[in-house]
Amino acid sequence: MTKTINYWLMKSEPDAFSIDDLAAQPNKTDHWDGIRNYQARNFMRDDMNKGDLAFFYHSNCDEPGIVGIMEIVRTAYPDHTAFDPDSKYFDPKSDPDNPRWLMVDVRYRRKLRRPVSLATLKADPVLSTMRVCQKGSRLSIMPVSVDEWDAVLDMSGTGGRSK
DNA sequence: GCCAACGTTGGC
DNA sequence: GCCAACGTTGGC
Repeated sequence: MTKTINYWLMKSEPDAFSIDDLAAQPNKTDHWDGIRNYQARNFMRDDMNKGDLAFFYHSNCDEPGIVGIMEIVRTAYPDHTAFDPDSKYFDPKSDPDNPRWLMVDVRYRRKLRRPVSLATLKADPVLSTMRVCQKGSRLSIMPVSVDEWDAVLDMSGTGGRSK
């Protein structure tokens, strides 16, 4: 019996860290640091497993949308940037002995042949229910259903299914 | 750059 | 525990 994997959408501002930046990392792998929202953290802590797949979403840019796919390669562990006073993610209330914030490691898989913009998602009757389409949605990590995952891939021109 | 939506903080 | 003030997110 195959293990069920979960699907995710993770936002990043391309000016700060784009999908190309991830692909340029050694082993195409990096840690996903700087999550400072409890709900997003809890998703990582409770539901994110090694082998899960995630959409890389570019936010706060000319054309926000889903641009590629990455894989979760390490489950949640303490986000060290919270302990670094020089980091913009520094949080004096995160105790190294009881870390408040977590991160995961992600590995670049591929870019979508055609990015699926937020406008495109919103225009689709199935995908417009995605959390990322909701007005005022600020969650930077959110679950994606299998149906949503496949529908996005269909729109991306890739044609392939998720499995 | 604007601003609506939202989460967090802290006084009470 | 309420809620106003504040800071941040992120589309536009």
